[in-house]
Amino acid sequence: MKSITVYDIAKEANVSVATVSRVLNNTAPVKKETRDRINQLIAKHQFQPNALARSLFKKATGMLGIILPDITNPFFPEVLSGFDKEARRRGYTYFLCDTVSSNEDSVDQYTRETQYLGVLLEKQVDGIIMLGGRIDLARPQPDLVQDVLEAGKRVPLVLINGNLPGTRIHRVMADERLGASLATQHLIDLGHTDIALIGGYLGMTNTVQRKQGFLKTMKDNGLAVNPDWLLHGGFTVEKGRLFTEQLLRQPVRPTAIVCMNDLVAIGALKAANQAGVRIPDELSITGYDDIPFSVNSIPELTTVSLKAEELGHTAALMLHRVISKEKTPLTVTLKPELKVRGTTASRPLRT
Amino acid sequence: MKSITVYDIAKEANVSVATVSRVLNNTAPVKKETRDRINQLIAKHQFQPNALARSLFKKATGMLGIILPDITNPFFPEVLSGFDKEARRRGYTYFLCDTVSSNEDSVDQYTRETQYLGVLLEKQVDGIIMLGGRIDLARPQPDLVQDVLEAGKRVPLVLINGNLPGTRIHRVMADERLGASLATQHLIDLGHTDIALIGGYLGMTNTVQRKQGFLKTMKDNGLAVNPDWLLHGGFTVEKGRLFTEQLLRQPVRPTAIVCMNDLVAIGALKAANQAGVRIPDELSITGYDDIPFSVNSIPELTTVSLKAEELGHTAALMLHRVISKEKTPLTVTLKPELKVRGTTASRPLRT
DNA sequence: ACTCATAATGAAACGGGTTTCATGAAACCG
DNA sequence: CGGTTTCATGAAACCCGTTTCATTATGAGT
Repeated sequence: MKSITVYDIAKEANVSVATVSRVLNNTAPVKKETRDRINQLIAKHQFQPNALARSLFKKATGMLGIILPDITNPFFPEVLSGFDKEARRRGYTYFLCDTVSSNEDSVDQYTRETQYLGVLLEKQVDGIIMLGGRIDLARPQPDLVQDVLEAGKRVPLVLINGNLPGTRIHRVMADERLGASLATQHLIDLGHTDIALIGGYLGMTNTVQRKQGFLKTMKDNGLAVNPDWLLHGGFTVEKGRLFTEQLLRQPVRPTAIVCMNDLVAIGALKAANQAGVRIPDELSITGYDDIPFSVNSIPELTTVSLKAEELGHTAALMLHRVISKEKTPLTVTLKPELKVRGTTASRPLRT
Repeated sequence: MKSITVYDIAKEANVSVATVSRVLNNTAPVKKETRDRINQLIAKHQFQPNALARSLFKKATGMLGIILPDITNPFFPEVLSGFDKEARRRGYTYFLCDTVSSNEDSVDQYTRETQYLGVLLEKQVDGIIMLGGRIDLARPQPDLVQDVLEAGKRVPLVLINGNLPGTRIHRVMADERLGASLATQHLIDLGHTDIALIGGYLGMTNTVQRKQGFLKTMKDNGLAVNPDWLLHGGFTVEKGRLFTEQLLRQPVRPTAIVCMNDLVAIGALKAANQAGVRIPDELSITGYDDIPFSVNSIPELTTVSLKAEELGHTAALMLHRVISKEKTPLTVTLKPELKVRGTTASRPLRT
C-alpha cells in the first residue's frame, strides 16, 4: 500500500537521502561499493522515484498537453500520431484534451478550450499544443484569444492551424489557400468549368482560406462561380450528402465538386451513388485532408494531402525547441499536396 | 516568469498560507472580509495553485493513463472517446500512451507497454486503462503479464479486451465468440455454406476467440470448413486485399467472407471490386468492429458492432469505481451486435 | 458574569524528492 | 611533507501546497 521512498532506501542502505538521489540521477560520484548497495535495494524494492516530488523541485515535469477538437474525426489521430512519435522520442508524456468528445454539458467549445488551458497550467505541463482553427478572426472570441495569449505567456504554446496574426505565438500551419487552389486548378485542367464548393464552417479560418483559394483560382481562370453552388455549414459525411443531394436537385448541375474535407467528399460520393450518378465519369469530386480512409473509398478519393502527421510532428519539434529555449521560427507553413486518385476525370460532355 | 504561490498571496493579504489554502479549498470557515481580500488577490494575479504540490500531499493526482496500440486504427478513437467523456465528467485528465505510433526504435510492443506502465506509475496516476488484447495466452509473455499484475497491485488497473484469466485484474471485454458467431450465422441463414475467415493474428486473444466462434457456428450447422479459406496474419486494409485476392484465385471460391475487422473487410471490398466481383450479389462480406467508416463504404459494410464507445465508457466508470473503492464486478462482458447493411446477400446460385 | 462551543487564524509538520554547502578523507603535486 | 584538488557524503534548505494542533476571539446559553 504505502509506496517506498528514497528515505526508506537511504535508511536501509545506511546512507543519506542525498546519496540515494545521486545514485538515481548519476549526478555526482558515489563510491562503487555504496552505489551497488543502493542499486541493489532499488531493484529489490522495485523502487521508482515519485515524479511529482521531483518535478516540484525541478520546475519541469516532462509533461505536455494537446488540445484538439475531436479525436473521432480521422484527421486528428493522424496529427496526434505525428506528435506522439516526436514527443515520445524526446521523453515527454502528454495529456490529451478533447474538446468535443467530452462535451456533454453543452458548454461551447471555446469555453472548453479555455478550461483545458487552465487545467494544463495547473498540472504544470512544460508546453501545450492547440489544434483546431477555431481560434479565428472571422468570428473573434476575444476571451479565448485573450486566454490563449495569456497562457502563451505562462507556458510554451504552439498552435496548429490556428490563426492569431500579429501575435507572438508559435504556429505551424498548412497553406490552405494553396491546397484549395491545387484541387480547383486540377479540375479546371480537366476541362471543368461548373464547379461547386461544399462543406466547412464560414466561421473557421480553414474554411475561409480554402474558399479564398477556390475563388481566386476560379477567377484567375476566368470562370464564374455560381452562388447556389457554394454550400457551407458542416464537416461531416452527413452534411456532404445533404449538400450534394441539394446540388443534384438543381436544374443545372455542376460537373465537379470541391469538398472542404474528406468526410464531406465521402458524403458526396454516397449521394452520387444513391442518385445513380457515376463517379468520376459524370461527376468529379475532390476531398481535403487525405485521411487514411481516402484510399479506401471506391473509387479512391482524389484529395489534398495536408500531411497531417507532419503537422503534428513539426509542432512537437517546435514546442520542444521553445521549451528548451532553442531558436525556432515563429511560423512554419507546410505546403499541401494534391493526391490525384480515382474520383476526378475529364469533364463529361453536356447532353 | 516566476509563477506566484500561496505564499505571495498570503504575504500580500497579510495572512498565513493556511488561511489562503482554506479559502482556495473552502475547507474551513474564513471571515468574510479576509476571504474577499484573498479572493481579490487571487483574481488579480490569476493565481492557480500548483497541482504537483497539492497532489504530492494528497496522494491523489486526478490523472489517469490509457495505454493503447495505435490511435491511427479507427477503432481506438472510438473507445477513447467513450473513455474521455466519462473520465472528463469525473474530473480526471489522462495521459495517452500509444504503443505503436511511438514505436520508432523497433522495441517490441510488449516492452513498450511495460515501459509505459513504469512511466505512468512514476507520474503517480490514480489509475490505468490498458487496451489491446496483446496480453494473451496464445503467446504468453510472462514478463509483461508479471509486470501488469505487479502494476495492478500498485495502482488500480482496468483491462479492455485483455485476457488474463485467473487473476484479480478488472476487465471489460467484448464477447468475441458471440460476435463472430453472429456474423457467421447470419451468412448461413442467407444460404451460404462456403465461407472463408480472414485477417487477425493467431497470437492475439481476440483473433483466437473470434475464430472459435466461427468454427463452432459452422460445426453447429453441420458445415465443413475449408482450411485453405482460413487466412490470418494482419489487421490492415492491405492484408484484407491480399487475402481476398488469394481467395479469388482459388479454383473453388467461397461465396462469403467473414473478416476479422472492418479494415480487412474494406480490403476485401477493394479486391473484389478490382476483380470485377460484385458485392453483395456475387460475394458477401462481413466486417468486425463497426468503425465509423463502415457506413461510408459503398456498399455499406455489414459488420459486428463492438460498441467501442461503450467499451471505453464502461472501463472509465469501472476504473473510477476501483479508485474510489466502490464495489464493482471484476469483469464486465459487453455483447456485440450484428449490423446488417449492404455487403451481405443471399448465396448466389453456383454456375 | 461565567461556562462552553464555535469561529478565525497562525505555526509547524508533512509529502518525496533535489541541490547547495560544509566537512572529512583520500589522492596528487612539487 | 604541506598544500591543493578531487572524492564521498551528510545536514539542511527548498519546491508549494495541505492539514493538524494550538491559541485567541466571538457569541450563545444560563
